[in-house]
Parts: sequence; structure tokens; C-alpha cells
Amino acid sequence: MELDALPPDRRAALKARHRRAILDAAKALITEGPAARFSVDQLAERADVSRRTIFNHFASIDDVTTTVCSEVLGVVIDHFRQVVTTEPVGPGTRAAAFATLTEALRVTDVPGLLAFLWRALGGLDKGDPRPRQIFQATFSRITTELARELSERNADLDPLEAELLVSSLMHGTEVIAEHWLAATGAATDEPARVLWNELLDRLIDSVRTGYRSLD
Amino acid sequence: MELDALPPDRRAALKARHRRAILDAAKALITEGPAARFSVDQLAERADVSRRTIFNHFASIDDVTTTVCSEVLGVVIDHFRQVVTTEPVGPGTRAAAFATLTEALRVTDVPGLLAFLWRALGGLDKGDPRPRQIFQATFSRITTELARELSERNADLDPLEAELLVSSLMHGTEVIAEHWLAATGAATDEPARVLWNELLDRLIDSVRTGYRSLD
DNA sequence: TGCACTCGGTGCAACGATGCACTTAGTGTA
DNA sequence: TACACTAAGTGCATCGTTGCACCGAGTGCA
Repeated sequence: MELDALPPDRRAALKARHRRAILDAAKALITEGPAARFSVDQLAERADVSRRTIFNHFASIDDVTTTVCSEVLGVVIDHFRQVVTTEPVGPGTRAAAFATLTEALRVTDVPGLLAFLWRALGGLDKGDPRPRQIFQATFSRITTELARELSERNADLDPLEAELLVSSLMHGTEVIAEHWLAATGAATDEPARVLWNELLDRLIDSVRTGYRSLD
Repeated sequence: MELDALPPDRRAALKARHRRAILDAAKALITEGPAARFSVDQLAERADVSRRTIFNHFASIDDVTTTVCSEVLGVVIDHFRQVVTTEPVGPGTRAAAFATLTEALRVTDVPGLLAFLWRALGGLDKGDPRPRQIFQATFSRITTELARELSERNADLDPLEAELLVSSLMHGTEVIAEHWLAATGAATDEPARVLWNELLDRLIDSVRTGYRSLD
């Protein structure tokens, strides 16, 4: 009937379930924003787990935060990549790859990711260099993964060419992301969405113009 | 907001939850009948608990079954008692108490309880004396609890009188219960229900006649 | 300046769950 | 009779969780 619904090792399964509960609770708390104070005790209560257990799974509260951020980022990246792999990429032309990437950028919920990271890290404008580092690491990760994806999917596209194309788009996205965050404070309302689309349009135009001048 | 959803002692809460899972799984397995074989491994799988854990909570498999039976019995008794306490009992007359008790007997799902016990214990006709002992203990428990209930609710009714009244009804119920089990094999179909009602009518008539002759 | 208070983090012992090897008893089969 | 097989039950070491006392840094306040 049902084949090993639980792997033979209940111990590991339960441990994993606890880790999951902690991460889910952390994600929920961050999503709820500053209203729900993000403390160890809050986290423990939400995850239905002892306070001590959190420190059995994670080295620190920051460890929890960055892990959650990484997971959320992973989801967005997966969605982004799915769009890229779904879109038909023309045979080897930079223009086709460019179109695919920009389309993916438009469709993906980048502001949502930015808002989550913003809330998780408490903004960019503090003395703490950690948030900006995580943002940069985030974009770096997206860049490399997407470049590999692109060149794998399209043998005619030079790997270096792909990386340069993705890189220019991603670094540009990073620039407008910081601009958007500074301007909106990671708001999720309509004006913020509009501003994001405007910034994205300007970025795409800029990159397209630059590339066209090279043709 | 939410006040101690979990008592401060998570350890005890989790332990109780495991015990509950085992008992619920046992109840489900018994209810499903002989199709679902009632073994320790089955029980452990259903309760999502290690096989060893079952023996941490219960001394034996029989311990589990009798505990479950006791719980199911408790539910029925509670229902029974609720009917008794709800029905208006006249001031001190045996007739009023008798009416209340018989009404409760008619309303309560005695055949359902009997069927569950029957399945849990594997019938009465084996060399094992345990099933019959449990049945007798069951009725004994109902008898004493109900007698106390009756005399508490009605100060004009002599306690001994109450116990004698309840006792005669309950022992009669025990008699027709064994008869019903032997005849139907604890079936849950319509003929079995009809037979039960007929037996119950004959019992009530018999007791009523006997009591009337004492007036 | 001193004091109370909060919160992140640690050390440690106790506890319950688990896996596993093992024994024992019952049952069917060659 | 001997053997295989199944299922109940036990002993024991191991593991993850938990509660608790405790520490140290930061913060608000008199």
C-alpha cells in the first residue's frame, strides 16, 4: 500500500521536521513584518519547539535568518529559471537570449523577494554591512546560475557571452533594487510596483542600447 | 493573545500526544474490523510511532485494547448519564426514575458499544475468559455510576432503592447483550438493530412487571 | 553612576523516543 | 520431529529534545 511514508529513521525525520518548523515560523514572522517581533522566544513559540532546540539546529538567530533568506531566494530563482527554460530561445543570437532574460525579469516577483530580504535584514541603511553583503551575494548567485543555464540551453551562445549578458542585466537589477529600496522602503503597494516597473524598463532600455551599439 | 497553548512542560505534552496517537490508532484499527490486522507493527505504523514506544506507554497489547475499550465505554457512559441528568426526574418515585433510565437505555447506542467491544476482544465464545470479564466489569461500572447519579439527583429516592433499580436493569441489559451478541455476531445492520430493540422491550417489560408486582 | 530588565547564547543533566538485537511462544509445514 | 516463520515483549545504548541555571551585552531609567 503505502511504501515507507517515513524513512526507516524516525529520529532523522523528526529532526528534519523540527528544523522545517523553525524555518517556516521564521519565514512567517519575517513576512508579518515588524508587528510580530522577531525574537528567539517568539520563534520557539511559533515553531512549537523549545527555545533550546533552535540553538541545536542553528548556530545563531542570524543563522536562521540567512537560511530562510536563502530558501526564499531559492524559490524565486527556481521560478526565474523555469521561465527562462520555458521561453523558446532562438538559435544562438544574443537578441533572443536577451529577450528571454528580460521577459523572465518582468515576470518574476523581484520586489517581493526584495521586500522579504529587506524585512529580514532590517534595511540597508544601518552600520551593519551584513545586509548589503547578503544582497550582493544574492545577485551574484542569481547571475552565475542563470549564465550557466543560458549557455547550457543554447550551445550556439558563447558561455562568456552569456555570462556577460546576464551579468550586465543582474548588476543593473542590483542597482535599481537598491534605488527602489531606498525610495520605497520595500513597500508592497501599487506605487511601489509602478516604480519598480519603471526602473526595470529604464534598465532594460539601457542595456539594450548598450548592446545594440556593439552590433 | 494565546495563553499557554502548550503547558510549560513540552515533554509531558508530547508524551501525552503519543499516547493519544496510539489509542486513536488502536480505536481506528478495531473499528475497521478484522480486515485491518491488529498487530503491534500495524499499530505503530498507524500511530506514527516507534514500535518500542508502544511498550513504553503500555505494558502489553492487551493493555492497549482494554484502555481503548474503557475509553469508548466512558464516552457511552457519559452520553447515557447526560440523558439521565437531562430527563426530568420526578420527586422520589421509583416510576419516574424507571422511566428516565429506560428512556436513556433506548436512546444510547448500546449495540455500537457492544460491537466495538466484540471486535476488540474477538468475541465471547473462545476459551479466553477475559472478554466476558471485561463485559461484566463494563456493566458493573455502568451500574454503580448510574446508581450514584440517580440517588444524587433525587434526594427522595433511597440510595439502595436506586441501586437495586439500576442493577436489575443493567443485569438484564447484560443478559440481552450476550444474547444479542450470540445471535447477531455484533452485526451493525438493520435486523440486528431491530432485534436489539425487541430484546430491550422485553427486558423493560419484564422489569416493569416485576416492580409493579411489588407495589 | 548604578540598577533593573531584556535578549541572545551556553552548559548540563534528565527524559522520552528510537533502533536493534534478543528471547519466547505459537503455528504451519516438510 | 525438526525447521521456518511470525509476532509479542525486553534490555540497552544512543539520540534529540527539553528545562533550567547561568553568563554577557545592550538598553532604559533614576
